[in-house]
This record gives sequence, C-alpha cells and structure tokens, in this order.
Amino acid sequence: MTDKKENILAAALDLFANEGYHAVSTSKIAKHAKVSEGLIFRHFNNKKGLLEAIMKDAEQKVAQMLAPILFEDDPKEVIRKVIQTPFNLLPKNYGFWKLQYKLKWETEYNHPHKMKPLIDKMQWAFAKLGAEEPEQEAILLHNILDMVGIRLMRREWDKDSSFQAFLMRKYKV
Amino acid sequence: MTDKKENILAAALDLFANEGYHAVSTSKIAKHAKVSEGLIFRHFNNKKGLLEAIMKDAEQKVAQMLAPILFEDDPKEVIRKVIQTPFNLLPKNYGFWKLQYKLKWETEYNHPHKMKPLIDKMQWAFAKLGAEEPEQEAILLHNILDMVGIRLMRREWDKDSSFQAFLMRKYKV
DNA sequence: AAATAAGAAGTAAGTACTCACTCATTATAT
DNA sequence: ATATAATGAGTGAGTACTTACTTCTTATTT
Repeated sequence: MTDKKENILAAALDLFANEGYHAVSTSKIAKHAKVSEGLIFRHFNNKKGLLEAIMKDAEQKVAQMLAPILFEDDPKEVIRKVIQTPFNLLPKNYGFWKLQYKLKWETEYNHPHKMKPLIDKMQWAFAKLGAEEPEQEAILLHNILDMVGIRLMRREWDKDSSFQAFLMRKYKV
Repeated sequence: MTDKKENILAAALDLFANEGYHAVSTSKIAKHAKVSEGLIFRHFNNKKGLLEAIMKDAEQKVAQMLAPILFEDDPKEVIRKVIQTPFNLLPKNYGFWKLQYKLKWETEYNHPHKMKPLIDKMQWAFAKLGAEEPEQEAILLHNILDMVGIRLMRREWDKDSSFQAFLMRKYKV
C-alpha cells in the first residue's frame, strides 16, 4: 500500500463520513488527498470501488471489537464490556464509525443479522443472571448501545458522559 | 396548493427518504411527479427549497405527536404514551420519518434540544414514580425509543413487534 | 384580457471516468 | 557490471454525460 493510496483512502473516509457519499465528488477527494484524480481510478476502478475498499476494513474492525465479549465467560463481565464498548471507541476512528452508522440507511450496507452472535451472547448472560426475558433484555441493551454510539458519533454527547456509569449501576455490573 | 405541487412534494419526499437528497436529481423528481422539471423551480426556487418545504411540516408533525404526552398529567400514562409513540407511526408516513432520521446526520438538520420538553416531561414522570435517577431514566427511555423508531423505519422490525409489550411490562405501565 | 400554471428547450458548471503519457524502480540480458 | 526491457505509480487534459437552474413559449383559468 503506497502513501498516496492511503491518502486517498483517508481523505475519502473523512469526506464520506462528514458530507456523505453522493455529496462528495472524486475531484474533491483528489484535492484533499493531494493526488491526481486519475490515481483514484487506477487504484480503485471507480468511486464505488473506493467506498468498498473502505468498507472491507469494517468487518474485521467489528469482529475485533466483539471478540473480547464473545470469549468472556463471566456473564456480569459480558454485560460490563458490552456497555463499555461504544464509550471506548477512539475519537480518531469516529469518522470510520460514523460512516458505518450512516450507511446503515442504505439497504445495501445494512446487515442487522451480523449482530446476532453478540445478541446471543448477551441473551446467554442475561439468562445466567436470572432475567425473566433474556432475549428481550438482550435486544433492549443492544438498542441502547446502538443509540449511544449514534449520539457519540453525532457529537451530541462526549465519551465521558455520566450515562455509562448510570448504565453500570442500572445493570449492577 | 395545486395538485402538481403536491405531486412534486410527495415524489421528492419518497425519493429523498429512500435514496438520499444528493443521490436524487431534480429531473428524476420531475419524472416521478409526472411534471416538467421547470415547475419544481417555479414552486420551490431551488432543490434545497424543495427539501425545506418538506422539512417545514416536520416541526408541526412532531409537536402534534408530542402534545398528548406533554398535556398528560398521570405519570404512568406519560410513560405508556411515550412507549407507544414509535409503534403508532403510520406506515404511510414512514417515508417522512425516515427522512427525518436520515437528515439528523447532517449537522444542519440535527436539533437534539428540540426533544428537551419531552425529556423534561419524562423526567417529571419518573420522579413522580419514585425513580432514583429520573433524569438518566428519561434519557435512557428516550434513547430506547429513538432506536425503536430507527429499527421500524429501516424495516428491521414491524410495528407489531413484541418489544412494545416487553417495554410495557418492564416499565410496569 | 390578464394573470397564473405548465411545459420545452436551453445553459454553464460539474460529474465520473479515460487516455496518452512521464518517471522512477526493478528484472533481465549481454 | 552495464545496457535494455518491463512494470507500475502517478499525472492532467480531455471524454461523454448529468446537474441544477433559466428563459422563453404555450395552456389554462378567472
């Protein structure tokens, strides 16, 4: 991966996340990356190919985020880690996550089933902790944390929000 | 409001919601509305003016949705009505609400403070019901229902989801 | 007849993408 | 070791086409 190719990816990620895929032209990306416009097409074939190159990283980043939860076998610790997840996202990666959230509005990039393993693990944890409706509890907490992620990415909250501590108290973990 | 003007608004709403503002051209809107392209500019000046005409309805629709909650003075009934709100959105209006949700990713159209009266009312209700941290409880429930709305608009759930009943049990209302 | 609504045919700027080319590095042949 | 050939990153002007928007003309209403 050459320097200029990485510049293109970084510029595109930033612009797509903040202005939207369709709102950003390839010429604008080229200017931001300080690169000729043609180079974008040499490396990525077309504009969509550029988006897909960015999205290819997504799956492994998600997997890497979920691994410590899926391998945890103390149910309380599962809930703890799940709650921490959105608050632990690094601000330098906010652009990346923001793009993920935004693209979920395009059918093509919305894959709710990919969260199934996480929800199953949460369901297991809630069952172990004696919840009456572990499946619904898992869906509920998943919803809460999805929305927390959205608020953080939209900069409505900061990562030191007192809401994290509140959730910890609420779930007694 | 002439027929054709309404056609334009309906077509634009549908296309903006499902494909995105920047992804839709004025000529496409004209074709869908079965109208000449020039007519769009006669009625709305420019493309953005068309979007703003759609968004102008939003505030009153939101106000109208919140009124029965803000005027309710039984705290239990406040929580009940709040929980019902997203599930009661009419499928024929899904396009409209979907557009509202999507546009929140554009700074220009994200006004979190507009939900303040609702959150204050919820906080009041939770306090009356003896919650230990009514403010956080209000933020929590607001998050849950925002995410429920998103799931419904993205068609990940349908409005008969068992989740509504679960929330009613959970909040004992 | 006057005013308004609608349509058709433009325009200039912008779009994604291509093409012929340069330049530097690396592999191969002598 | 040195000349030669091949490769691939990088450029920027140019392509056909689309865009938002305008202007002029024609229906329709009052």
